[in-house]
Amino acid sequence: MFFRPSRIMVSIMSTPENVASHAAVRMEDVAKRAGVALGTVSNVLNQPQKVSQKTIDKVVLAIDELGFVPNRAARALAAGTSNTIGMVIADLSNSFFVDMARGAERLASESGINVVLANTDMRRSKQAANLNLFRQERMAGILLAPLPGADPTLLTSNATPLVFLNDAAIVGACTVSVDNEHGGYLAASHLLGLGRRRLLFAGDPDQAVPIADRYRGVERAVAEVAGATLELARTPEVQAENGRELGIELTQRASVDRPDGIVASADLLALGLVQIFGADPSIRIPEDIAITGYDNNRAAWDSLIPITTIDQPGEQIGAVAAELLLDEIRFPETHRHVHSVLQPSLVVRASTRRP
Amino acid sequence: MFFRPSRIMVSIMSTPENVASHAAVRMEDVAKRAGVALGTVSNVLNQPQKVSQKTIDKVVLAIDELGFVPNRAARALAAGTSNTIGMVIADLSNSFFVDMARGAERLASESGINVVLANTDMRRSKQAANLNLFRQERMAGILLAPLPGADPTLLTSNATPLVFLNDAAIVGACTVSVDNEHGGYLAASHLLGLGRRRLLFAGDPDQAVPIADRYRGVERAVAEVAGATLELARTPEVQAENGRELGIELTQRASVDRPDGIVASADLLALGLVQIFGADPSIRIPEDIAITGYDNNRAAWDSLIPITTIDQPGEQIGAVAAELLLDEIRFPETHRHVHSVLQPSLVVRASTRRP
DNA sequence: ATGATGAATTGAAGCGCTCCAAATAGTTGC
DNA sequence: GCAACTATTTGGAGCGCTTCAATTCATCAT
Repeated sequence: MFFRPSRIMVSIMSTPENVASHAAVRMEDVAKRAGVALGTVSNVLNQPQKVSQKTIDKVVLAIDELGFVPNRAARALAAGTSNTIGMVIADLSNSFFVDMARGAERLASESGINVVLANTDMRRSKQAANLNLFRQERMAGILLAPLPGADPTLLTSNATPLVFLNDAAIVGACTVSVDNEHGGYLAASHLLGLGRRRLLFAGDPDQAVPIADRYRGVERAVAEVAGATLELARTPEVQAENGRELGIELTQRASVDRPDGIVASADLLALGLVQIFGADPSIRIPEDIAITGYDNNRAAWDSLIPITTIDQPGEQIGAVAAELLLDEIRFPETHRHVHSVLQPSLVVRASTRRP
Repeated sequence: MFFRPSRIMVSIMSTPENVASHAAVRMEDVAKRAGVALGTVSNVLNQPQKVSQKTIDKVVLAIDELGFVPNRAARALAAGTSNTIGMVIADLSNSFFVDMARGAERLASESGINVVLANTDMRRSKQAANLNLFRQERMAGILLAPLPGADPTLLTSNATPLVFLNDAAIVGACTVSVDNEHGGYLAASHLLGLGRRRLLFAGDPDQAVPIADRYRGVERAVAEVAGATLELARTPEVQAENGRELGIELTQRASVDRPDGIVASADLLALGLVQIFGADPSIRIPEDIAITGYDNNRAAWDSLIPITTIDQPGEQIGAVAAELLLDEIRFPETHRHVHSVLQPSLVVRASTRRP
């Protein structure tokens, strides 16, 4: 009943392993084998500088012979602390978050700290469960890339050090986020610098805080240039499909009423626009309409006309967050919470400027 | 020196938390507070059916008042086993693997088991390190989506139950993989069923075992249909760029020499082809050339002409693997290793058949 | 009431490791 | 050769929790 084979399945049975279960090799066994005290084995593993080379060799040999694998549960219990940190990620399907994980991992490993991940999968209940799990595991610290609009109270009140990624709206903890307003400003300034004056922003600022921030940046850039205008085209979502719908709408306008520069609030949205305009011989990209995306997705790369975009420094976010967390772990008394805001950068491709 | 702020950073200092560090709430404290014995608290947590409702209430109240968080390290040590399983993933940037993680998680959570992830990031050394970490943590079991061509010896020899995902070439452990040969067969049969007779396979079978398998499936399908021919176009990689290069090459052929059906060994490759053919008014998709991809990536969805593709059952792989692992964990003596092979499925879109 | 029976609770023995005071071995200077 | 140190090694006391035999409580038939 429990083991229900999947519908279609070729099964080849093999005999169960009859290896002697070495489930029971403990440090004590190693000590005995090496002819030293238990504490010495522990020292070889954790403070080798306190042990003579001769003894180290004996112990290492015994460890190999016995296939000893230290028990971290016991270690964590005795030492009162683990050397792995847990990272709770809102959505692993989003490469932005995976980049953060990579950055955090890289930095942590420089200090010999491991990082394990838990996927929230966009579900609030899983976020809480994962957070709990890591706290119960007595992880040295937690990195949290929260769901948008998550309850800060629930998350902050605890003894385990915790830093927030991609969310600046938390007090009482370190946060690392990226300046979306500046990203919008960068994209718009780029278009304006190319001589575009009739800009259009695609996306709904009321739909998400980051998009609202981007929109504000665009507004600011436009306000700085005399004669520049800005139109807002709200889209229900930011998928390629929405971009195509908007694109079709724009192709039906008289060309003088069309924008000559579009800031899309996401790469997929930009992709949809490029697909439609690219298929219309009367519209040239970037001569007639220049388009920028946002996020530096694969989609932007893989478009027939590669899309200019705003790159979010995911790895850097992860690394800075790990750095802050390690500081809090190591120096709990002197640690001060920091709100770090990183800057996105413009990646110019063919959708705004001919190569 | 340690805390090196990133180049650009706005910092807002806040006072360190002066919350009473409740780092020290133990089960014993809860017991005292509730006026019961230590063991009773443990029972409330693990065997509530053995405890009277009145006592449960008292204990739960005390837990809340004290903010007690059970220590899993101690639990794992005392119980000799954890209830979380570790999953080591070759490449989290690949959504196929993320799907597997999601499937494993879903199934495990049905049994109250947690899943934590570690990203190998395509590096062999990290794969070994992560595996070690999980074994040291005494995870209940390990799910491994290994790097291609990984050393089976290193991986198998251990006491912790371990099942391999997306890799059938391992003996002495359960494996769950997908039938690439059948996938290739499906794609080719689809095209042949649409009346196509001059097929072309895009991709290099010598580059990876799965691609070779897919190619064999295509060959088999072609062999079954009289008059059908198959051409092999080797591409150095399977990116959109390679698809475009091949596409350009094909547009330069006389139309009678062109294939009327293309099986691309990956979606991005198909995307590149569709981009080129779509921009050439003399070639209609799918009338002149029908194209299939492989993997069911976002890229296939988001293409201007959505691409027919082969969907790999990532979630199912994860779920079946978790199921096998749980069986091995629960019934170590009766467990038999199983090699489960799942079937991919065809997803028809506009690149082969007009909607 | 009384003993019997089962349910609820208790309390202590570990789980495997780290940490540290104490004991021992090894060195150096005179 | 001996005191004075320093470098190693030792062994035992926990870390916080699960387990389980033993004990106490509650019920019920007699």
